[in-house]
Amino acid sequence: MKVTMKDIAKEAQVSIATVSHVINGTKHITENKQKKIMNLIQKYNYIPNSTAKNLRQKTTKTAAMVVSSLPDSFVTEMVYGVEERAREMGYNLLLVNTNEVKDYEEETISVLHSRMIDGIILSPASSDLEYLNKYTSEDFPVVLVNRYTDLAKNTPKVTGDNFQTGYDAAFHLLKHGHKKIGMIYGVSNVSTTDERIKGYKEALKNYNLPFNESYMELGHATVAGGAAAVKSLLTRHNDISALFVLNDLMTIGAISQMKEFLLKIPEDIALIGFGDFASASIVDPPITNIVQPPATIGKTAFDVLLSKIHNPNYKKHIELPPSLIVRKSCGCV
Amino acid sequence: MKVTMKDIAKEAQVSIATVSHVINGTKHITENKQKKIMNLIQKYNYIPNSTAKNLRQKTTKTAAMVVSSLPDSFVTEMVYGVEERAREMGYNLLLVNTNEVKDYEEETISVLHSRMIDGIILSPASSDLEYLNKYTSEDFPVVLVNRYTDLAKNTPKVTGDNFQTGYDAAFHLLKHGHKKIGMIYGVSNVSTTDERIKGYKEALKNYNLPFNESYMELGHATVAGGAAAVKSLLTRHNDISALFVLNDLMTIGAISQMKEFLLKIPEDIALIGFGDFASASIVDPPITNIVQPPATIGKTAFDVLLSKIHNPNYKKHIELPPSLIVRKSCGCV
DNA sequence: TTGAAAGCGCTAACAG
DNA sequence: CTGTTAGCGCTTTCAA
Repeated sequence: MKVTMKDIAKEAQVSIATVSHVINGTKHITENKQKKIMNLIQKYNYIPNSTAKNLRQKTTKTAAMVVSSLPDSFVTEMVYGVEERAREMGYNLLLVNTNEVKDYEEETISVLHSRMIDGIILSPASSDLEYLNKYTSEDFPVVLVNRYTDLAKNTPKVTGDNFQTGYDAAFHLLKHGHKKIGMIYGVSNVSTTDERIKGYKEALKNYNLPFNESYMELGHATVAGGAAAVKSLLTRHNDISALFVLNDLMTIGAISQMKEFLLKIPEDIALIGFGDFASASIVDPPITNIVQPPATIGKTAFDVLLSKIHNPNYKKHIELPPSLIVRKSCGCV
Repeated sequence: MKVTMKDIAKEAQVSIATVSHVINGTKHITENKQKKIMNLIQKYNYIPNSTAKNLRQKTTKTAAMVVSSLPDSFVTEMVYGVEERAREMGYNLLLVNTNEVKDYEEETISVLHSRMIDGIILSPASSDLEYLNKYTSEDFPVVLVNRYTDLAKNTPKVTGDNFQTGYDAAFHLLKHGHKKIGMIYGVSNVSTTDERIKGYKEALKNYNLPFNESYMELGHATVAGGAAAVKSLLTRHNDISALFVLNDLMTIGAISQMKEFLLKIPEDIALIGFGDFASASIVDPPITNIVQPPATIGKTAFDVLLSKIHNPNYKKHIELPPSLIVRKSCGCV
């Protein structure tokens, strides 16, 4: 049987309250008893049951991170940032992956909420976040990360600046003379995709070029999906001269497919990828990427969650800027 | 204020026990009351407080995964596998990253243990796992994953077959005539490294070749570390004709460094990497890798944890076989 | 400086 | 079929 506070108290011949106080330093206890109790704790390797503590105090020092796709290097790096910061701040982190399934996301939040989690960092599967109001309206702390929607009014957000991301990538390509720029996105109806498309459109507008919906292609954020998207996109428009791919896995798939088509990068088609994945520089050709700082986004999100926990009115949207890492695949060097 | 079972009971004019029973289906309750209660639950969007439930039942339906390095694709994929299986089985997963710091690992396990976690899947920072006995001796379920030590006697283990991994990689290189094979490992004093070195030695022995400790180099499992390791290793032995690199990030660093040295792969130096990272096939040159199935290892580990929970005597060591994916970097095609 | 006791929200005998 | 009651292990008034 596991030793409890009661056991310690009995053996030390003090009350259970006294034990609690020496453990938490909540009251001053005679040095004598103090020592005795400490020794017993040592002896039995006693650690207070935090479930009981949680129940009593209604706080768990546990946060949850809910992501929509785990084996994506951007998400992974975000998780890394969140976990690191949580750990530094003495929190534990629950991790749930919803696999882009919205119903499961909703169920997850419900379960998490019932577990007296202190708060949730959510990278949602879709922009359809109405169900969140149920929780946010009772001041349950939620922060949106990476993806967001303006409908979540009172909810703070930490994301990359996706409009700028789309703008910068497109602008770079346009600047180098490309006029027909395809775009492969991973998921529809999410802010990351939508905002980047908006940025892309804005860049086109600055060049007095029309936007063509048909240059957009869904790639499902996988290697195979990226390959398939290239196939379908180039079949539809064989005059595309540049490609902006919104995710690392799809970028890899896209490059494979282009190699199969014997298309040279960047001579036949220029390419800009997204995210600073480790191998970008040794791929053939080295990939020009526009990057956002996932680990920083994660860390910041946790800090924001803490703010939200302490101040329910906190609702900033923090947008971190992107940067362009120019290598060979965009053809400008 | 949050609504509790008591509130529901009062409004439904039944006892709290009755409410509990309809929620859990533990007893048969008149349809009439049943409905009434259900409606109230719906109306107030009531969800039982699982912390209280946990305290009462002494089970949390929560497992923890403790890893030693998070932004490593192999570890990430393991986490993915564990999380997926946990979710399928109705468990939540706590994730902690120890960053290869052994003391923090020990502290983590202690904290987790006090949280009434149902069990822990641990990928340890070192082979120094004596502290675990404190927990395993009281039948607290722990399973070792990826890395292990034989000292953890009563603890089940799920790992790749690292001896075979080392053997196969070395054998492949030896078969193609290489005699001086360098090896870059990420961490010392862990079974993954040790066993692979043993396998490598065994392969050498079969070719009547001597083992030279000096061909081993530590690369710290990072891109920069991989690059540095190549530098140091080739400075020491400029006659090395093949390299076996035990981690994806180091492989990328190694290749970068070799390119900087204007060394051609595989002509000047052949290379075998580890792990099936997505970009391996589009890197220049495409990388021959020996792979273990991280997601499967993760899933299996969770299943084993469940076995351990239900049967404290369970203590198998499951070793999953590696496979070689031959591409250009090893020079045999 | 210490202890008694109430209670966090729930489950599970047990009794009726 | 339903309610009473005794806890799970801990914190925290309140009194002594």
